[in-house]
Amino acid sequence: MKGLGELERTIMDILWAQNSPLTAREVGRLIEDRDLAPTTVMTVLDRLSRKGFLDRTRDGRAWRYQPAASRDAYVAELMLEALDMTGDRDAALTRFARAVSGSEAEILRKALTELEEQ
Amino acid sequence: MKGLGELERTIMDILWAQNSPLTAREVGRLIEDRDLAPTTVMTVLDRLSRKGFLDRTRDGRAWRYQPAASRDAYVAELMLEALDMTGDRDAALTRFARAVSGSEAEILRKALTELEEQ
DNA sequence: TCACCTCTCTACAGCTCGTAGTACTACTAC
DNA sequence: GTAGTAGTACTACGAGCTGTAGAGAGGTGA
Repeated sequence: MKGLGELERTIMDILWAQNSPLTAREVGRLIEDRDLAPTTVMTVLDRLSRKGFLDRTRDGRAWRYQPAASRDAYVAELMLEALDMTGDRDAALTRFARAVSGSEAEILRKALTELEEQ
Repeated sequence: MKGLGELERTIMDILWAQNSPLTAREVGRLIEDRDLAPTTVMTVLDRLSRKGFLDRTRDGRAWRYQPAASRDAYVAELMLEALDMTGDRDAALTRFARAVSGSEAEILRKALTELEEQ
């Protein structure tokens, strides 16, 4: 998996926040601060779908884009990828566990407990 | 934090595997498959220390390089950074917990238990 | 028919990374 | 003391990625 650029991530964030597929125009309208040319948005959407981050379906002449995976899945995959980098996964995991905040440790613990019960 | 290129990571791996600081020449000797010019290695070491991944100290006229942080710390930081990307950390953590293998879940559980006990 | 929307293709500049040459300085062995 | 070696700093260049957008073509509604 590759990382994303800033604009790419802005656009992914918009699409992740939505629960229905959007057209390039709609995405463009939701990017506020920047005044981007419509083709810019289209180009980035196109690149994102080429990279597999977005799926797109026809809607008349336009494409409608939606995330290929949830943000959580993406984040979890990034985390696993980072973990794959190390020779010593245990040490990295231990360190990670120590670094998350208390409430997050709680979440992890819960998820792990549920795992165990299955 | 930024990602690392391929050669950069190869070099970091070499230095992480070492327990004493190395000179550019020594690092170069440890990169086998590729036949790199000495200056190439020096350039990359220089860039890595600029980026904060390496510390360097003088040894005569040469520099000796060593990782600024352990690989585990680096990996854990990457994981936290990924986690920061999401709006819903809990969901991402839960998904992550479900994705790690059984033995790793065990490690995590243990680390979290130790945390709790402190 | 004209204005507009949307698409695809192409382009370009800035940055990062792999790769290395050049020019200079200091040590080492004859 | 001179030639080779090792090391540094500086500079460079091409490839690939990303942000940005224009040009051109083909529909579509007024």
